[in-house]
Amino acid sequence: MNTSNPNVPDLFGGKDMSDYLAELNERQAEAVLHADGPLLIIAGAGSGKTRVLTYRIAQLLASKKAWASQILALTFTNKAAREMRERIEHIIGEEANRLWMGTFHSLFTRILRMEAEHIGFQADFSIYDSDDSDRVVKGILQELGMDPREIKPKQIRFRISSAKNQMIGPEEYATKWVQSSIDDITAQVYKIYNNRLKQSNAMDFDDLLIKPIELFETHPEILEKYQDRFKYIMIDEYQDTNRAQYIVTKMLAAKHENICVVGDDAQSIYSFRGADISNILSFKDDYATATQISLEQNYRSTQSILKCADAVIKQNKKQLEKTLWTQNNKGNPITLLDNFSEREEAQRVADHIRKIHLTEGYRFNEIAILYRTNYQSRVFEESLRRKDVPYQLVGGVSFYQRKEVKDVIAYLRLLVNPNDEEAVLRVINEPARGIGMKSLQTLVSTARVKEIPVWEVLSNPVYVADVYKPAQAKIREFIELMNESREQLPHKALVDTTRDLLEKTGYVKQFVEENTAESLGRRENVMELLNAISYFERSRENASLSAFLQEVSLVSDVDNMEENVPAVTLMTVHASKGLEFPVVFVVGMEEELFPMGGRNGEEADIEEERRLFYVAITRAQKELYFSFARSRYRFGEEKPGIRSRFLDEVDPAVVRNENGSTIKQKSDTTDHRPSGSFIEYDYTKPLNAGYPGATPPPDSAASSSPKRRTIYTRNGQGATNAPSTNMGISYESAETEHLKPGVFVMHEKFGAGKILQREGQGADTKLVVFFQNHGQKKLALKFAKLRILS
DNA sequence: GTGCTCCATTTTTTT
DNA sequence: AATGGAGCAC
Repeated sequence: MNTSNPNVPDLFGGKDMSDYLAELNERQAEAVLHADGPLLIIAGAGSGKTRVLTYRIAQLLASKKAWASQILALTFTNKAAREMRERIEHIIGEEANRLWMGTFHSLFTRILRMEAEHIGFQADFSIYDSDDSDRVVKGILQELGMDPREIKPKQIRFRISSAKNQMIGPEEYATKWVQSSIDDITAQVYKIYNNRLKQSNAMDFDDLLIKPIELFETHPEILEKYQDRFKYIMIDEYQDTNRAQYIVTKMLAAKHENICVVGDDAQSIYSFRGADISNILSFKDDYATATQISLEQNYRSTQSILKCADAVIKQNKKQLEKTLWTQNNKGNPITLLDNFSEREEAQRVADHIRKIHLTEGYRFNEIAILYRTNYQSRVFEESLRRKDVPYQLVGGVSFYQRKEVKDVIAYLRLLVNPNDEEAVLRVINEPARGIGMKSLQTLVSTARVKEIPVWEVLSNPVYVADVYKPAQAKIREFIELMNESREQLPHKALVDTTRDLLEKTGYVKQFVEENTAESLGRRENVMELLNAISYFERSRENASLSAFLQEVSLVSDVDNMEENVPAVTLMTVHASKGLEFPVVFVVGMEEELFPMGGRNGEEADIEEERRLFYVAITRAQKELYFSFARSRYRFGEEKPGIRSRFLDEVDPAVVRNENGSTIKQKSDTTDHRPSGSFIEYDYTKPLNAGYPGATPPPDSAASSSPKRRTIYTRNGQGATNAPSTNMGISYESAETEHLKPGVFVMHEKFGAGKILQREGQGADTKLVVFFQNHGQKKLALKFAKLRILS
């Protein structure tokens, strides 16, 4: 234990900070110990930046430079924040809970709720997701007499969002940015859209970043309060911040200038949502005194993987100079799978997963399949299911985007915030209760004329009297029901209020009556939502409905990814940012898919796609596979697939075909074996010699494996939690079931052998194995890395 | 005002 | 292939 460093004060419980520093390399330690003044950390993939951030915060706390509540740490996902907080808690204890650590969106929502009144909002404002925004835009277009089929609400919303991201308000947009008719429409809609959101006491995702700036600009004393509070600011994934994020953090840091940003320009992959790479490139211009530290030692991947990644990213012109290096092993070559169709691709990947699981002992949760677009997951789900490989899908159509779930959420939003117009319009006739379009139109236009919220119009008998008689009573009932539920809110459990409301509205009943597979599925989802509410209530101190709604609107897909479920992870490359897996399959390596958007083929776009590919490659620790299909269904139509240009950019020295041959690249004229050719396994060779490729004959592995219970989880759908524990047990045993007397195995050190005996249970299971060259050995199942030679 | 049928659109990537 | 919307018939 080194206590000689005067910069490193003692910590609680014997283990002090220097023990942690000893785990760091020089550059990392420098970053950790740099407390005051602006700091730019360029952190290459797998260079241990999370560790640096964690220790840096721990160090700030240990050296009493700041209280936990004075540190603002902005992460890219809630999951990242959660994990970092846990690690810090492990080092310095419960104090970690007082850190301001989370995503931009969640932390600034917190501030906005506290300060809402200063910018003309109420604390319980609703948060509109993109879907809500689309519907608002659509409504506005219709009110302006435009046809939403001709002018796509999504397109207008996208433009508004881009404007917001660049901090262009509706007035400025109208005066300076109108060049075409679509701009003109956008300008009109933008203005109304903003007013409508305000009237609805609602903010969209962009507002959550912009409104704080507005708040700070108009209320310098409030800005000062937060400047004083946040003595130290840290921002992770800085290469993916947008203009608003850049400005708001700059404002907050202006006083102390203790701002530390961490990022990697090579991993900037979110420009489509306004991320501006120049934020990180020009950090040193903003802070003249900034220190820059580059972390270039990679601890994650094998040399082969790193070499491949390096060859790819070198093709980009725009990038900061840096060279990643590693002390890790060379590792196995990367395997390229060449497939006839997407179905074959999925099957082959599933086969390979089974193979490495059985023969090399990789557990399923050490394996990930990464793709460019969510829709690609489908075929993989099918193939994995068919082969009894458990998987976990991250992202896709998320649970909270399902219509029935959104409906119920809208009911709840309406309880918290009656002015939430989007919620009113969504549920007032859901299920159908005889309040039709026409009545609604009348009432909504009254609301517009009087400039009051729709809810007020609906609550006012004078206005309601204007509409179709039978609808009047229905409207009254609806309003009363909602008011009653709202009054219940403080007195009853949230689940009970919700269940009650669903019962009275007959929302669930409609699904039961319909009684189709689909409607029952919807009912299930609603029940699952009730579970989520109940769980939220039980796990929080002050679980308000408002807090629940906030949480569900700000969760990201990766946030509720399960780490300890023994299941293969399926997700987009975007979602995989910041994660790592021993084994990675990057699939769908085809033109128009990865890279995508070859239509205009702008070099900037291609460079971003390339960075995305770089991110995909650098997720892998030990084994990496690429695959592509020569034909693929798109919009229900079979289209030829052309091998991705990116496969011509990888270093051919580290990539092999399945049969071990060198891959063919564009400039390369040598023939390669046709896809789908099988070669025999040769397990007598040591692990790294050659590359035993090829898919085993379809049924050899599959039919001999015992039938096991498989649980498939779709992320966020709730089924993940309950069964996972059972799953763990059933899988561990299933996996080791193969290791029984009579089976031939291969041991890393002792070579080939035969199992003679199996003793003990569970974690203590031991195997007696006879090795040809080393005789009889007794091995703990847990530690012996045995491959089966069957 | 509701419900059914046909058709059009969808697939980037996400807080 | 699947979903959701618009248009039409009741």
